[in-house]
Amino acid sequence: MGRRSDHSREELAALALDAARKIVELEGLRGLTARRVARDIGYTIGTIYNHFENLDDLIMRLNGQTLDALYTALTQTPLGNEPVAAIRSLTERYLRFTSQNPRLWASLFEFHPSEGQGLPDWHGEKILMLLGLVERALAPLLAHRTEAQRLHCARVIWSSLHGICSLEASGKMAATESAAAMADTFLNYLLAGLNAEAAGVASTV
Amino acid sequence: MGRRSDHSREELAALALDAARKIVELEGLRGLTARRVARDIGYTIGTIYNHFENLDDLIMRLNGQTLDALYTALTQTPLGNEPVAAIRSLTERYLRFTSQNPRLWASLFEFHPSEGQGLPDWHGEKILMLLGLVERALAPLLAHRTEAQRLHCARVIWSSLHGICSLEASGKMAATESAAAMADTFLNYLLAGLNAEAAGVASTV
DNA sequence: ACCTGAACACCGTTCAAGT
DNA sequence: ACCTGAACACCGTTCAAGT
Repeated sequence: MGRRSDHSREELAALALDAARKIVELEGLRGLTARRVARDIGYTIGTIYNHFENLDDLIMRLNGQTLDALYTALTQTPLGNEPVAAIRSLTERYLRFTSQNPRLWASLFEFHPSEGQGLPDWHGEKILMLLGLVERALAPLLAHRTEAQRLHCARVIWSSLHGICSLEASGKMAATESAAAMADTFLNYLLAGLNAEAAGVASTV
Repeated sequence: MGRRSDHSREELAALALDAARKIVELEGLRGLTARRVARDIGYTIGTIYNHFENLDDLIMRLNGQTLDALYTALTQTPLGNEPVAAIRSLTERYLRFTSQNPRLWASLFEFHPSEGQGLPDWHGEKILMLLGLVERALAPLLAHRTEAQRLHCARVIWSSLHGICSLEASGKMAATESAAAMADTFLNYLLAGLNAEAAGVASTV
C-alpha cells in the first residue's frame, strides 16, 4: 500500500484519540486496545504505532484531553470574587463533570505508567492549571498567607474532592451516599475553618 | 497426571494468593497474570481456574486480604478515648500502611470489576469494618448526632484521606508535597470544626 | 475430584516489504 | 514518508483427556 494521505498526521492522531475516547466512554480502559482503535478508524495496527509510541502514550494523550475538558468545564462561566461561592461553584462543576464523564474521569486515575516511565511534563502542567483555579478562588480567604500555603490549601481541597468522587464512583465506599452530600460536609468544615482563621479568631487550633 | 494432592484446596489457594501478592508488591497489577501465578507456584494454568473463577476473582481476593491487613495495621494498638488523638493516630497508621504497601494499596483502587460484575458482598463488609474504626474514634465528638450522621462524617474523613494518599502516590498532583502535611491540614480544619460544633459555638456556619 | 496442556481467540509491539 | 500485515511472544479462558 504505502502512504494513503487520506489524512494529515494531526488528523489521524485526532481520529485515533476520538475513537479511543468513544471506547473508554462506553467500556472503560478495559475495552481499549490498540488493535480496536485501528479497526475503528479504518487503518491497520502498524499505523497506530506510526503515530503513538505505544498504547500507554495513546492513553496518556487521551487523559490529557480529559484534563483539558475538565478545565473547560470548570471555567465555562466566571467564578466571581466571593471565595465561598467560588469554591462551591467549582465543586459543583467538578462533580457534574465526573458524573457526566465517569469512565473518562476514572481512566485518569486507573492508568499508571509502567515501571521505568513517568508521566509527561505536560500532565503536571495541566494539573497545575486546575489547581490554579482552586487557588485563585481561595485567594481572598488566604490573603495573609504565602503563595506556597495557598497552593497547599488548594491541593488539600483538590485531593479531598478527588477522594470523595472516586470512592463514590467506584462503589468502594459501601454506601449509596451521594458524593454531593459528602463534598458539602467537607466544604462546610473547611470553609468555616478558613473563615474563622481569616477573621483571626481560630489561630490557636 | 490428575490429582497431585501436594496441597489441600485451601493451601493451594493461599499459595496462589501469596504468589500474586509478591508479584503485585514488586510490579503492581500490571505484572500480575494468571499464567505467571501458575508458574510461580509450580502448577499449570488450568489449576488456577480450578481454584479461582477467573483472574478478576483472584485480584479481588488479594484485595480482600489487603483490606484485612489494613484493618490489622489500624487496630494493632488501642486507640484511646480522646477523639482528636484517636483520629490523628488512625490517620498516621493509615499513612504508614499506604507508604509501606504502595502497590498493594494502589491495586485496591486500580482494579475495577468488568462490565456486568459488581464487587462481592464481603468487600463492602470489610470497608464498613474500616469505617467503623473511624466512626468509633469520632463518636465522642458527635454524641449529639444520629448514627447515620456519624457514619457520614466517617466517610468524609475516609474519602479525603484516600484522595490525599492516592494523588500523592500516583504522582498526579504535580507536587513533592507530602501526604502527611496535607492530611494534617485537612484534619486541623475538620477537627476544629467538629470541636466548635460540639461546643455549640459554630452551629450557624 | 482435580491436574494437565493443547486449543482458541485475543493482545502489544516490531519490522521488512511495499508504494 | 508512511501504510501494511505477517511474525513473535505473550495473554485469559475452556475443556477433553488423563489419573
